[in-house]
Amino acid sequence: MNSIVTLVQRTTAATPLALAPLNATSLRDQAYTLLKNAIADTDIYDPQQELRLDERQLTTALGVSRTPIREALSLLEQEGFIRTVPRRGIYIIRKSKREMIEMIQMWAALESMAARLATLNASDEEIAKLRHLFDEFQNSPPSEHLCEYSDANIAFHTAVIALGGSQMIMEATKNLMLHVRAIRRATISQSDRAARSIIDHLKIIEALERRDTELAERLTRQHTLDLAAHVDLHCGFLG
Amino acid sequence: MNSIVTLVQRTTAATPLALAPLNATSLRDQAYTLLKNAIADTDIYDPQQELRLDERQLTTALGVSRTPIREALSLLEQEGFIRTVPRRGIYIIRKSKREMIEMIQMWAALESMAARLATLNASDEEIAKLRHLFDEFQNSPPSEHLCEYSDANIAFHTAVIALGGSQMIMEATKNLMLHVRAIRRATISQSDRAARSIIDHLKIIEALERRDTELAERLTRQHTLDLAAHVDLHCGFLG
DNA sequence: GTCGATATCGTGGTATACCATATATGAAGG
DNA sequence: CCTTCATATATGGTATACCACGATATCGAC
Repeated sequence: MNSIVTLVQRTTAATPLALAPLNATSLRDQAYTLLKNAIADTDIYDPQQELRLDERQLTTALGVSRTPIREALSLLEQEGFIRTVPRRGIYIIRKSKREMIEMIQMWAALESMAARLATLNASDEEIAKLRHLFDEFQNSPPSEHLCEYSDANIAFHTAVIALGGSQMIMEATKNLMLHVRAIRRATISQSDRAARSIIDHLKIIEALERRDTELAERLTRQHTLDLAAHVDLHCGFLG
Repeated sequence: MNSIVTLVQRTTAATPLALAPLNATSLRDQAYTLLKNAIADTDIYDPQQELRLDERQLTTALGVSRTPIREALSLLEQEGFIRTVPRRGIYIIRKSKREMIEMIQMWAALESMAARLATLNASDEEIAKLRHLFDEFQNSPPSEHLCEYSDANIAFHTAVIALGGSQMIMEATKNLMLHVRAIRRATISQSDRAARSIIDHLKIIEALERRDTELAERLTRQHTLDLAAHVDLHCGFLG
């Protein structure tokens, strides 16, 4: 848990100069954001990782009272990131394989709907921007820079969802993203997946450009369901 | 707001007899459930309806302190049921037409995925149960008992989602259901919609029985997207 | 009578003290 | 040395007091 506590440097430290304010967010929201980011940046599937949180400890680390911390933790609990066990402690949740697969399936449902909506509502310019995300991979295979590719991969999916124009879907997908990203490190390592992934993405872009609603939807769904199947087969380390 | 406060009778009133306990839920959770149900049962689109809540008032109504109330309200806020405006008050949110449509689209995405999963994983027995939901409407047209039909309608969609077997999708859909149910009264009134709805449902059941994955998914999606289109055209009263 | 400054109040935000209880700890007895 | 029971402790849950700040009302001046 040190990794989380230490990430949490300062919050209320007086803003250096004027204009800095607009700091109108409540301590609860600040704590929420901070904790969420900290959890997202923690490799919770590392068996060594300590997953227990401590209200009082967070209190001193953030320099605020228990109240905003507790409210922030309540939100995180509802979002499925942590679980509080009365008189035992608060624990970051490791998702089981089943839960991870369900999240990916849900993702597939939402992103394919976004793709459908994109073919109906997005502008040509917006769709065209999708191609630029892969410009840097035109000449060299993605296996040479997996890390960058992984970021571009996430950016692509996020962009497709944004094209759909549904705030609701974007919001719902954000949290799924955080959860799924936690096992990204493990799943991307197979470089052949990255190569096939790019092909899929290009096909999706083509379908969007041609305004082929059904095809775009189907390709998007299948692409993500493939990930679910892959996780099912190759991620035995998940509970 | 009286309608909400008055709904809220008692919580900690001593359980009548023994065995009643297992009341292990925290006051926060009790308040959360109570408030959520109260909001769900309130016709928030009635222009007359008072939408403002008051922490202190809820405090006295529920007989608990502000702390669990506030934590419950935080959760409801994150779920999009209320919005707290500092120094102004806490308000139940009326969804705009756009938001309502987005929620229905999201519903369509999730339920169609559930239908897909159902064709792959559900047992024949489970699928067969779907037909029983409409037994009572075999002989008389649904227009004669719209209220019962409305319940059966919701039961059908809930059942399809359950057949998918994804806890995650079921959870996510619960809240969507509550939001969408709020305008149900207005949309069901067109009796022809109810009649067409039943036909759609029967087709969906057939597709599920035949394990036609693509068809079940497509019919389910289209059926719900039709509702979205209907709301878009006929629910001008939404913001 | 109208506009503006000031005081009061209502409201959500925060800090803190207190409580209940499961778990841990250790002493006593066998 | 093991078992058992009593006490201590840690931890999440709850109640409450206080605070900051905006809104509104009231009063005064022009």
